[in-house]
Amino acid sequence: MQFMRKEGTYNPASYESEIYKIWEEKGYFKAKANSGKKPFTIVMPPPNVTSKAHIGHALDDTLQDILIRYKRMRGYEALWLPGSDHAALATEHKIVEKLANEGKTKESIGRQAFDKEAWDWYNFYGDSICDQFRKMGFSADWSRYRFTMDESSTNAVLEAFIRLYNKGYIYRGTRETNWCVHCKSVISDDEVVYSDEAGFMWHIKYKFVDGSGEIIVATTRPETLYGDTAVAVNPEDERYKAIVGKKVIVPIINREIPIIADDYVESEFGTGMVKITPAHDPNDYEVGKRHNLDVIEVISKDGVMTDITPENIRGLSILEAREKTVELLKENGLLEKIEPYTHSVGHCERCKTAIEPMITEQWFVKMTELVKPAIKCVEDGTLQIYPKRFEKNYFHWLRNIRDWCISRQIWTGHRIPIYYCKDCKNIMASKTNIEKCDKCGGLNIYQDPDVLDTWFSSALWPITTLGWPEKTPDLEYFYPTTVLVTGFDILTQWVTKMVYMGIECNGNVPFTNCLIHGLVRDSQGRKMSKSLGNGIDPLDIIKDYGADTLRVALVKDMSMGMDTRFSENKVSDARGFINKVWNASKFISMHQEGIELVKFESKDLSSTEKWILSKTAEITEIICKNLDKFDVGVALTNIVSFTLDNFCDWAIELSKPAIFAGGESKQRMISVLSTAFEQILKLLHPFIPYVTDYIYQRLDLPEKQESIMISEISDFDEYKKLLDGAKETDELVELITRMRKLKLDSGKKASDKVVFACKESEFANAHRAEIEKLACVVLEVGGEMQGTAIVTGVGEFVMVQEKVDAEELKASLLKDIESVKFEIDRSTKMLSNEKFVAKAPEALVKTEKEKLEKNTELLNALQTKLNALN
RNA sequence: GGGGGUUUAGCUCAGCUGGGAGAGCAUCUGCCUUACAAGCAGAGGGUCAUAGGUUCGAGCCCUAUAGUCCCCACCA
Repeated sequence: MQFMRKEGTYNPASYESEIYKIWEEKGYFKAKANSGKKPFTIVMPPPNVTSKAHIGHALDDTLQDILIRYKRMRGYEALWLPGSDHAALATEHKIVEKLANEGKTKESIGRQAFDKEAWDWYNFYGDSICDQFRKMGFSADWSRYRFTMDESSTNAVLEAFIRLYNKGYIYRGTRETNWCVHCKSVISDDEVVYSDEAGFMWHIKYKFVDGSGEIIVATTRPETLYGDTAVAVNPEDERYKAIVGKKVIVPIINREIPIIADDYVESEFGTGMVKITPAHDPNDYEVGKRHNLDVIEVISKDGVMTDITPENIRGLSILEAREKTVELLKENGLLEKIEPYTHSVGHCERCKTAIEPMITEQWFVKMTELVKPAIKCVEDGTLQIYPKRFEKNYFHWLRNIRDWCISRQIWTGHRIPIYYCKDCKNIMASKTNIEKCDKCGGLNIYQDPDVLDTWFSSALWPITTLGWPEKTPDLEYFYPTTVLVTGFDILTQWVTKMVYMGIECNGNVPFTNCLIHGLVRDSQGRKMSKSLGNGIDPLDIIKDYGADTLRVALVKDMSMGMDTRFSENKVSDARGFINKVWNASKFISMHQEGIELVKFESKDLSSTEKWILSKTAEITEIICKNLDKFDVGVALTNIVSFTLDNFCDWAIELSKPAIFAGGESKQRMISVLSTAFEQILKLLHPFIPYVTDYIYQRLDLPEKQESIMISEISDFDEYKKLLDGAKETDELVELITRMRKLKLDSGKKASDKVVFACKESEFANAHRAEIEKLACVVLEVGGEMQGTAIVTGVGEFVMVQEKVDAEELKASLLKDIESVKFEIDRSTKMLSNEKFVAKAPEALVKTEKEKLEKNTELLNALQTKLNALN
């Protein structure tokens, strides 16, 4: 037990990895299906293998580890299922970048070699992330580790696709989609970033076919005019009602197009007339559909002008075509004017190329039926979202959802399991390679070259990781999982998808609770980003301070669903706290030397011992209540302030007289302290797993197991009934506090051994040693009561002064009287308000009456003393 | 344009079903008291964004206004 005194201060670097190795070797992280316990399951949101884990992962997964460790210690079969995500588009972009640095392209090495590159990438970053997570102390069941591209996930993805396809939920359609001419792929809406760009608004003249004049149409994209199939006005626009239905001529190509009326057009904007180019603008596409307009593609998927455009335009890039078109318009006198105009332009998130709206053939998931049960399960409480306000975002998203485009024109990811027959155009869905058409028997079969949106596999994550589509014991036992923990940024992106896919594929919600947290920001509240260089590598913090410190710094003061700031300040705070726990353990360990812990009976306990045990029982209930409702930040604050205030500042200090007295009183006090401290260590363990186990291993504790990790957090209920007997110590605490304050107020030093006198009483005799030690006073029981008084529930204590200054005494009495009068005034006012007495809860009125009574008594006592001085 | 946060001490934030405004940091004062100076004991500091309303009673509920942040839509 002397280890700690020798080791001195808290030094996490010396033992964290050692302890983790033991946990893992002993198999503490492994969960068993059908163990007879109640399951508690968390499926880890799989980090993308695009790069190493960052501080956001550290927060997300620390929250999960806290919940998992807590529930494991509360007797649940706790499964935390880890894994990682291939993040198709993002990873592909990184690999292409890497190849470019080596002077290669994906086309030059071919699809097979590219696959190998991809797998090397997955393995490298997958391993690094797991390594980081181990350093953070995460108790995930690594034996169940999964990857979205592994064999069984792939099987599940294809299975889900085919089921939805056969049900008619997956269809192929043409849509206006965001097209990146550089990546040559459809980009999902959320992968488009908009930025304001200075450009121009060109006002172009369109002449009426009948020669009755012209109209002016404003556009930022003159090069698309070759694809115009109408000009639209608002149906309510009085200026243009008369010309709706007339025909105008598209400049340069001289095509006749109609003027139509559509609500989409805002009369106030521009000239109130819009050229409609269904092939190259999503809104125009919708307008076109409503009015049965032709779709004329004038820009190709490579970003050049198509053969449909005039000879001198064809083959030009978009920007070249824009210039040339403007030139032609000028030449023909069809350009009314050019205005500078700033508007927002969409760019590909990965390569920053301006995106082109483009009609393409894509695969879609039909949403109308799928989302219904996903909305209902939150409405009826089958799935609870914490904090509740995020339900609003969830509903808003699902109620306004559009069909989900799931095909991507890249190589990284799950290839779409669709096969086409070149001969008879038959379309077949199959998990395995098809070589022969099942309709015409032809052998000209090819597979769809596209891969699935990475979210398709993420959407299935909770079921695939548990073995779906097989009815595995894991799936039967652990599904639905208990809680999903993730940031609000992907509530709509990901959580919603898992819910409707989970319900559709496996008949039930994927999780019954969803805990949403905010972002980790820097000390100034800024988002962490590469460009700002304010990102924090969790491993750096661990290296310098240990994983426990990192965990506390992240979670402490975090409030549900809110962003949290991370700073050096919080780190040193956290370290300070853990150091305190360390030192408390040192104190106990020191005094355990040569002592055998004993079983104690409540009738033998001192008031202070009852106080220590019952306060610990009280905080146990509070912490468990908060953790049960996933309020992790509050639970940590609970245990931290209890440890500091109640245990270290009071329990340990109050225990000293009994300990220093030696003998039986020491033995019993140490046993009580050890009992309470064991419980505190357990309550702390989910938050700071390493140091708690380290200390646990080295202390004598009444219910010691092989590791704190596998010990059980009991309710500590048997000690709750000691609360009554502990009230005396509450009084003691108050008395000591007031003595300290009085000393300082009267200009004494904290270390001055001031004499206090009091009347003979059981309380005074019982607590003399504690009072003298903690308040640093000499207590004269039965001494002469000459001086400034402290009036408390356990009697009057007077600070004895050699020379009593009557004026000073009076002043202090008057101050007390004033504050008591204020209280009396307040109570009187409330109680004389008839409406308050009539309407306020009875209990409240009663306590108010009691307060008034007590304060009136106190006022009388103070008045009497004051009168005696006069 | 649609939706949602948020505004409380110098800073970061708690504040439960409406019932005496809280913590941490920072600042100031005093202390090396046999677990801990990475510490201990104390103190000061608030028009709860603004304006109305509901209520016996509002930081909390309602309405409006302002600042600030996020999500979604995408501005011919």
